[in-house]
Amino acid sequence: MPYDPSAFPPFAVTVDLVVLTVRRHALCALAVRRGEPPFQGRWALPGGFVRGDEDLATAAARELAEETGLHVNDPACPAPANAAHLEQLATYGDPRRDPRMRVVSVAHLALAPDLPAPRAGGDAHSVRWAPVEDLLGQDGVEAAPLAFDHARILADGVERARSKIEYSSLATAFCPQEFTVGELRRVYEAVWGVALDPRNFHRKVTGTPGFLVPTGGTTTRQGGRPAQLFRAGGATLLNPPMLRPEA
Amino acid sequence: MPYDPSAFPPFAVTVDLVVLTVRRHALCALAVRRGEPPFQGRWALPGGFVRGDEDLATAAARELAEETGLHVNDPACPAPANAAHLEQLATYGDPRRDPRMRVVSVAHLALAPDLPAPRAGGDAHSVRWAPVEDLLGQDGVEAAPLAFDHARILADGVERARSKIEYSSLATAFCPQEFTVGELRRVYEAVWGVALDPRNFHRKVTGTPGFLVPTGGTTTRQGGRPAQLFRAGGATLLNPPMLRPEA
DNA sequence: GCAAAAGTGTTGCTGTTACACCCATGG
DNA sequence: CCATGGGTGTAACAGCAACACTTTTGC
Repeated sequence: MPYDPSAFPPFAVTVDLVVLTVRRHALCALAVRRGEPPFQGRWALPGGFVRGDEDLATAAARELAEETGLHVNDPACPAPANAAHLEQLATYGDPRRDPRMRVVSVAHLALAPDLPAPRAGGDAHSVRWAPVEDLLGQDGVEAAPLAFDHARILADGVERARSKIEYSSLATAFCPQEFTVGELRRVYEAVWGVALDPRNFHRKVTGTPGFLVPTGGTTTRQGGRPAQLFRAGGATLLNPPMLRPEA
Repeated sequence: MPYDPSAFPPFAVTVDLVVLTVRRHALCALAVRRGEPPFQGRWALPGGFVRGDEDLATAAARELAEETGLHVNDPACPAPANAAHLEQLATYGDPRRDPRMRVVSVAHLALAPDLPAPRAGGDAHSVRWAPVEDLLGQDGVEAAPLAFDHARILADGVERARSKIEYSSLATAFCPQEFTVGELRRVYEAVWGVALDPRNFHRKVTGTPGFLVPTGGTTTRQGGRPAQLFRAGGATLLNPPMLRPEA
């Protein structure tokens, strides 16, 4: 008797967002401060209710735009300006995850370039980019815990990003439209928390067909010899993958 | 204003199951025939409502046990008898995916050995193991379409299984407690739909520490020279991964 | 010139592929 | 004896790690 839509327990469905970016060599996540109970004053992931006529991905994209001004990168029309990658992460539905009622949250993962994002509707006191180390605690150092089960959700999102840049070109979602090989390498280093050999990295990414396409321009914004500028190529899968140095 | 639990649209939350096994060299999925509208008479994935006090994983395990008699393999106490692997797959929430009302379905993926499973509560007419090719259609050949968006869910589950056996030891979830290298190889061949070199496969899996542990026994059930029997080792990640021959 | 970052060449190692070849059983 | 599947050895090759070395800018 799998379906009987007339009798079912009452559920609220929300989307929560793990929005990641790389700022000053550190992987950062978007956090909002809760203004009301429960967990009043604690940091939480941005999110909100799914509307009655709205798809899950649509709801996530709407929340992302409301919080950051970013819109979702459509592979069809490539990267106009503030474009972010958005994908579903996982769903969290423990009966006691919200003390008020039964809330099932469909978490999404967004990867964004480091823009001084005009956060529409959010004031500086209640929204911030925080290093994930600060939000999750690191090496046994406790952090001010996130509201609800958001620490778990954030950890899952970070783990997904870490593993996905191994075998896909997703790391370019952290970069502006045009970027250098060195900038892309610093993204990998920040997300993985390791140092990579610049020479081998350069060979690897430029030698993978479809990963990077040169724009012809150069820049010297990092100092040193001018570097070629690249745009993300059409390829989404990296084969063979980028190898993460062992932990 | 992310949370206001007093006012939210009414949602039903269900779990749907992609239960995969390997039978007669073919990747098969569990399908149930719908006895009532909508999609009456069509095949669908097993599933049902999440109860008010139940976690999502608990609901999925309950549905799995009800449909197949399988219980979930706990890594702590290894594989007693009818053990299956179970993990969350993705969540599907298009507002029009169920014509009756708003239903959000948290799909789960289960991998089971080929047991003549005693399907408690299901009669033979309404439950079957069907080759995924038959359920999804193949090479342009149309199949009787599955109910709701279950074709999409099944395709996502199959794709997850195909990619996950590359870099994890999950393929052993398709095997009985004790199995030979040849049987494990035939699992890979069925899931990927390719032929693998038996010699190189043998070297690869026996040379990966923690993947397989010999039980000491041998069997001749496949004919030919007796083969060693193995049990799944503790290792869950395969490094370097098993390489899938290019499509 | 010097520091800094970009980029190229080369060597040795790891792991895979594609085979030839031998082993142990059933019929 | 032969067919069948199990298992080992080996040579050619791809890709990566490590590191020496050159290039082009700013100061």
